[in-house]
Amino acid sequence: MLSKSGKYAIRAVLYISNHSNKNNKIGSKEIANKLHIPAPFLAKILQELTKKEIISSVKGPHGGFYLSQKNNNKTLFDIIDCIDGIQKFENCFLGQEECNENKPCVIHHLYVPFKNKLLSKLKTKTIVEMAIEYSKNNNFFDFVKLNE
Amino acid sequence: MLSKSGKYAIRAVLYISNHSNKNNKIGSKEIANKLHIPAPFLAKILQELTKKEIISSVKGPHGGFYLSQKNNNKTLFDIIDCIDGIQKFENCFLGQEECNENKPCVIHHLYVPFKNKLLSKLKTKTIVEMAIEYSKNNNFFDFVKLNE
DNA sequence: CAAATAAAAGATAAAAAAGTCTTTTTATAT
DNA sequence: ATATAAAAAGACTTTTTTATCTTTTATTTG
Repeated sequence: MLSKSGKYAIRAVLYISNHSNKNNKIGSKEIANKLHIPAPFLAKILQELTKKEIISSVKGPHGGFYLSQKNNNKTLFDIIDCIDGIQKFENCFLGQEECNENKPCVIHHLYVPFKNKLLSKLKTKTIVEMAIEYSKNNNFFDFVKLNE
Repeated sequence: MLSKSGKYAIRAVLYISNHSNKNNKIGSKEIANKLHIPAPFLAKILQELTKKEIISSVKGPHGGFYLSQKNNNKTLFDIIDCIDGIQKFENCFLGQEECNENKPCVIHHLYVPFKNKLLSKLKTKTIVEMAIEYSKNNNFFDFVKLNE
């Protein structure tokens, strides 16, 4: 469903949210190491996210990535749209050229409700909310949340 | 979610079910033309499906593809597993390394119920059933259903 | 200001997926 | 039997995705 790039992006943004802040930025290499993502590949992805202002970055010594307050209110949807494009969810699951209420494919009535719930979740779930939820579920003992 | 190959496979099998039978086989080129699929690429896919006995074929003049009674009782799941492999549905939707009831990703509780319903549908939906359903929904005026 | 550091940019490479072409095999009809 | 038609097999090409490497630019700190 999502590409590797898209999945890497989500995990990286989560990591940034939970492990850095404006006064304590984190480098792409460190994120890549911790998340087992090829470092130069992740760097490219973070570049894209920065360009679309979903995350923030600063060059030079003690530079790195962090999330501004504005970034924190971006949604999962924004990340996915930036890296994968959101169009992919609109195509028929089974690849039929026409697929709608009148001419539904065999799993149309399963897929569409899921897709709608999914999209509405992606659009409302902000990065902070997601990061908090994630850190709870994953018992980050090293959890730091000091953005701005 | 599904690859192009997987989607082509499903559409082609449907087409075979609705447009051929043991005494009236259909060629890969004709299927490709009707479904707007690159012909040699589809030929490869049909070859795979034949090898795994999901569809049947006969070489030579008036040869082509058709579905035996046994083929007709294969499921959507069989087609997808043959071409795409079914493992892909088991991975976390957001790509988190660990994702389960104890450590769910943000959309785990949306995705898992969908996945379960999907897999059970794919496993129970036979090719004939699907073909009949499809031909109803799509008002095939040229619908012929004479298998065996 | 100079040195160091880290992201940005861009060029290149490898792998996978999608698509094409050619030759071989086999069943059928004449 | 032979010619023919169609799938099977396999080699090859293109495109997309994933991954790597090098150079440039910006920022911070001494």
